[in-house]
Amino acid sequence: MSVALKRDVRPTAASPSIPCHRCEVRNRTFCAGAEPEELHRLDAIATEVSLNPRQNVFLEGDPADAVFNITRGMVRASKGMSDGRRQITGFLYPGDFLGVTLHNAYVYTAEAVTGVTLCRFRGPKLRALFDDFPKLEIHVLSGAANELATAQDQMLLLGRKSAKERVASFLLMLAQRAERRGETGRLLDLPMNRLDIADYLGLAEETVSRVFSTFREKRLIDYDIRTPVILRQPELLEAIAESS
Amino acid sequence: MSVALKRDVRPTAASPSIPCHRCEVRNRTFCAGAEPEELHRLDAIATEVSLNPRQNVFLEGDPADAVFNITRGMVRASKGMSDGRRQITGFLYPGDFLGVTLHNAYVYTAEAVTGVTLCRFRGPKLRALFDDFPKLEIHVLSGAANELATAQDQMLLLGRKSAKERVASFLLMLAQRAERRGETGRLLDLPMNRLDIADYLGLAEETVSRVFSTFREKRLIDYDIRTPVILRQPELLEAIAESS
DNA sequence: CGGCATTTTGAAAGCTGTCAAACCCTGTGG
DNA sequence: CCACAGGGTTTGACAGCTTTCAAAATGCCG
Repeated sequence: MSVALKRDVRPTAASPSIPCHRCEVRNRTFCAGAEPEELHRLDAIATEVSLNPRQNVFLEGDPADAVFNITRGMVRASKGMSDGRRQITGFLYPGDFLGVTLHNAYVYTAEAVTGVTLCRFRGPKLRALFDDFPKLEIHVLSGAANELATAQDQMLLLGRKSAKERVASFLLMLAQRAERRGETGRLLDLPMNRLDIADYLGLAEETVSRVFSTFREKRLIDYDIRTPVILRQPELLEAIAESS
Repeated sequence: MSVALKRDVRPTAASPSIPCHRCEVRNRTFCAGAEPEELHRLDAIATEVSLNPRQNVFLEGDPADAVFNITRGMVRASKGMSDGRRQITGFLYPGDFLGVTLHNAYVYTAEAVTGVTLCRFRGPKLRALFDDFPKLEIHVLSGAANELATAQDQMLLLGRKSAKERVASFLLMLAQRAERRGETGRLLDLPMNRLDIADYLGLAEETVSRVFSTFREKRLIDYDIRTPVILRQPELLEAIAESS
């Protein structure tokens, strides 16, 4: 953000770990920079939730009575149309918040892609905590501001990029995220299936599959079904994505 | 938002007006619910800026040293690609914030569509004010959370809707906004040109024009070039948009 | 009354979607 | 151990919607 708003929303993995008993995610998200009293209060209102793949955290339209923070696994956020068309608006990782909305109902559906564990914070208690510690609310809302920037990138992708550009951008974005998590960035695990990727990129499943095949033929990437994708020539992928 | 986060981000036009000398927009945005001392401080750091159509507020990549609040006119936010392709991520109205980012540089370009006046708040001073009055920062960030919900709707539009559905959704969205501003909602002023609409909807200029023509032929809307658009049959437009 | 930008309309090409079928992998049961 | 069922992925053929290229029409302004 501008100088005016800069904060550390995602401290590095190396930042000192602060104990937070019910919430596995210690040195990030809520706990980052929290004072002992805040931590104690946070701890007291957190509930751990575990979900299997394909279970949903909440559905679009459900009463929004809690905020979640991911501690393990991947969640997909999506919006649907009455005739079944679906747009995945984001894949969410540990540290990300779910269900932060200014409405009384959730505005998107959240489903587990992999096995997932979450910290649940119930609305009224969280509201009370926010009122006592405004910095916590600022922290959560800063996450929304971050997501907004990501969403704007995605709008450019969905509105203006070709299928090849979309897939290249997608792979590079995942690589970037992996690197920020301290992983290599050239070996990508894709927990989501082709249909999920298609619904994220605004393409048909078959189109995604075709682009993957083309990229493999060109030696840009390498993979077997259900194995991690290897980025062989990220530079060329960048050239194809040619974004921003 | 969830119960946890509910706040009045956009008070109705009827809410009591609070004096705010340099900022024309009195009873909304920053000033909404502000305490006298907060108002005084806000007033002290605000600078009024006026722009003509097509002038830019800031460009993608510029150092992000200020946050803006629109007091008059319409601003378009956009992201561009190196080859000239452009995606407009939003049309912004009085009360909306510009330049709220967690980065050191603006992540999108903001340009005046009509004549525009803005309140400018310089980074460091605003940061100091935010530290003294966290509620103000929460207020600004809540705006980002709101924009995020809008952005997710737009992702569904860009990724999954046909040209006709996009234009219908667009007209209805403008109508909704107009109603929230207290206007009729059946008579739409479109200050932006066809190319802007196309770049917002992820379509070609010609496609937008064709869909407008089709809608007019079907008596769904009525207009002459450069005159307000009249929604003759909003219900049918809804059926075409059939969104969410 | 021109000159210019914007909008509209037309015709053709192209990319992506749709429909179908084959293929692959996994897990289950004989 | 092998056959089979089922979900996910890949490939092929074709249709369709939107884009592109081009030109005419309209409106604005000096």
